[in-house]
Amino acid sequence: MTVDPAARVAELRAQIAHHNERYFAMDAPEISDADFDLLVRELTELEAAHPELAVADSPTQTVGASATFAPVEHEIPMMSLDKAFNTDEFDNWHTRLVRAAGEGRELGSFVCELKFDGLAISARYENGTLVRAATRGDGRVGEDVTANVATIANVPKQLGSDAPAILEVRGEVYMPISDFNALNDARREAGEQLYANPRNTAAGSLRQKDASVTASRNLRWFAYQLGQVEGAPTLTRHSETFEYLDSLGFPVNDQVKVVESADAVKAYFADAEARRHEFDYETDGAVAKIDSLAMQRDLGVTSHHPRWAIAFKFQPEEKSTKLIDIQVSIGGKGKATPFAVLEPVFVGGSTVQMATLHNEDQVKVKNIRPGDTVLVRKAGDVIPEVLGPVLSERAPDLPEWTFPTHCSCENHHPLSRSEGDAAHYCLHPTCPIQRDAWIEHFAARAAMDIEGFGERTVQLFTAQGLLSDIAGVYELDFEAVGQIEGFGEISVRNLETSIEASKGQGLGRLLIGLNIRHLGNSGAHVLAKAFGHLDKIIEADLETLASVDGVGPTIAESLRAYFDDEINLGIIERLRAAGVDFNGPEVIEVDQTLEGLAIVVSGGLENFSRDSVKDAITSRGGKSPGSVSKKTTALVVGESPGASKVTKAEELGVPIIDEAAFVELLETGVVPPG
DNA sequence: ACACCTCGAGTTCT
DNA sequence: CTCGAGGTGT
Repeated sequence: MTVDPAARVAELRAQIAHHNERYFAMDAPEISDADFDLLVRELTELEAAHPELAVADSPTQTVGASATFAPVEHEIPMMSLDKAFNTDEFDNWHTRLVRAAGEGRELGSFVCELKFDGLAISARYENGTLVRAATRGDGRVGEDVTANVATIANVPKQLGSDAPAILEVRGEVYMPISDFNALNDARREAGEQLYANPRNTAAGSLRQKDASVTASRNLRWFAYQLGQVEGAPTLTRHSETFEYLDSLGFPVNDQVKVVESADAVKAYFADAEARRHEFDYETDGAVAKIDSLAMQRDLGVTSHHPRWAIAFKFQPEEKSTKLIDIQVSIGGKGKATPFAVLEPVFVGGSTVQMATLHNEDQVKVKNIRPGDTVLVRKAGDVIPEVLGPVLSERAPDLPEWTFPTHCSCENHHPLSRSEGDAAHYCLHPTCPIQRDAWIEHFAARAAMDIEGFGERTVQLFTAQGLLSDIAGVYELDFEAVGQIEGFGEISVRNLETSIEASKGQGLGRLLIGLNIRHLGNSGAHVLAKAFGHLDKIIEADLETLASVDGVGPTIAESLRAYFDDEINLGIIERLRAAGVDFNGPEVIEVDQTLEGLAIVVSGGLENFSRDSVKDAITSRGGKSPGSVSKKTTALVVGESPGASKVTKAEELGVPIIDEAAFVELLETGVVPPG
C-alpha cells in the first residue's frame, strides 16, 4: 500500500484532536477507547518511523494523560475522604471516632465545609513564590500543571514578605456556573458543540498543553487544606488554617463553619444540601473534619482515608425530562431489551439520554409511555434510571407503549416471549444485529480479548462482507481491511497481531466467546478446568455435564443443544483449523488455603488486576463471588470500592480488610484480626 | 417447595 | 447497577 505518510499523519492528528475534544471537553465520545487508542498508536508509530514529521504540539504529546505533564510526587499524599451516603453512616463514623478517641476524651469541635465538584490541586510555594502546582493524580503522584494553574486569576503567584519557607496549599479548581453558562451561550451562538458540565470543562481547560487556553477560561479555586509546611506559625486547629490562608491572600470559601456537636454537623449537611443550587459553583456533598489538629494526629489515617474527616454525599439528584421514545436493543443471544430514549438531561454529574428499562413488565410496572415527562436519576451514582412518569403532565390521550413484534434489523425477524419468560427474544439465527453482537462478544475482554476489535470495527467489517461469524475473525483478508478508510498499514498490522495472540487464550475464554446460552464467565471457567479440552465437552452427555459443580440441568441442556448444532460444530472446526487453543488451564499446584471460603473484592488493588485477584482466590480453592452475602468470609477493599458492598458487609458483620491483610489471608487462610 | 446465593446479560458514561 | 433466573442446600 502506498500512502503518503505525511498525509496520513496530518489526517490522524485531525481525527485525534477531534475525538479528544469530544471525549474530554464535550463529554460525548463518538468512538470507543480501544478504537481511539488505535489511532493514537498508529500516529505514534508513524512519528517514530518518520522523525521529520514529529512536531512538539502533536496529539501524541498531549493525549493519554501522562504524556503531557511531568509526574509530581506529593510529599504528603493527597488522600481521598471516607464517604457517608446517609446520616446513619455518618453516625457510625462518629461512634467509631468517639471510641477511638478513648475514655473521657472529647472529640471537640468540627469544621464543616462544602465539597466542591472540581479538580483537587496542590500548589507549592517556596519563600513566597509559587514554584509548582500538581493535580491529585492517584493521591501519591500527580501531574505538573504549574504553567496552567499560574494563569488562574485568584491563585497567588507571589505571597507577602511574611510567607513561610515552604508552604503547600491544597484546594479545588472549578469553573463558576455563570462562566460555564456564558461560555456555552457563546458556543451555541457560534453553532459549536456545547460543553457538558462545569467540572469536565474546568478539567479540560486546565489540562491544556498551551496554558494560554487555560488563561482564556475563567477558572477559580478555593484553598482548603495545608500540605507540607516549614517556617510557618504553629497552628492548633484546622479552622485556623482558613484564617491563615486568608491572611496570606488565598481565596477561602465563605460557607465554612465551626460547630460543636454531631447534631450540628448533620444540620449543616441538611442545610448545605437544601441550598446547593444557590452557589455559583457545583458541590457534590459536604465535609466534616475534626477541628483539633492534635486529635487529628491521634486518630491517624487508614490506608485510604484520614479517620478524622468524612464526606457526606448529597442525595442523587432527580430531574424530569421528556421520554422521547422506547426502543429495543438486540443482544448477542437474541435478547430484546427495551430502553428509554430521553431528551438529554444533566443529572448527577453527566448528561443522560438513555436508560435501560430491562423488559416489557418493567415498562408496565413503571407505567411510562413515550411522550411522558419522566423522573430520572443515577442509581448508585452511575447508572441512569427512569423512576416513573409525572402523571400530572401526561396528555389525556397518550397511548400506551406496546412491545414491538419484530426485530429492528433489516429482515424484521419476529420477536417472541415464551410463557414464564420475562424477556423477548429474536430467535432467528441469521439476524445481523445478533451476529454483530456475537462477534463483539467474542472479541471482548472477558472472552478472546482482541484489542482494537470493538463495536465499530465489527460493524465495519460485517457491513463490508469481510466477516460473517466468529471463525471469520481468523480468516480475515487483511489486504481488504487495508483498503478500508481509517485502516492504515500500522493499524492493520496491530490488528493482525492481537488476533493472532487471541488464539492462545485457552478454553475458558473460548467457551465464553462461543456464546452459549446460560454460560458465562464463571461456568465457562469451571467447565474448562473440569474437562481440560473442548472435545471432551463436546462428547460429554447430559449427566456428565450436569455433574460438574455449578452446572445444573439447564446449563447442561444448553451445552448439549449447542454442540448438537451442525452450524456451531462447523464454526468450531474452522476455529480448530485456524489454530485456536482448545486446551483448558494447566492445573498449577498451589496450597489450597482458601478451601470453602468466599472472598469478595471491591475497588482496585495495587498488586493485582481484576482477573489476577480472582485467579489468586480460585487457584487456592476459594470462591470469588461478585456480591457480599452472609456466607462471605471477607470483603477486600482497594481504591474506590463500591459503597453498596461496603454497606452490606457492615450490615452483615463481614470483616472488611485491606490489600495487605488480603495477601496474608491468601497465605494463611485466616482473616487477620483488626 | 422454598430460600438464598450466585451468575449472566444488558447498560451508562468517563 | 438492576432484573431475572439457574444452582444448591434444607
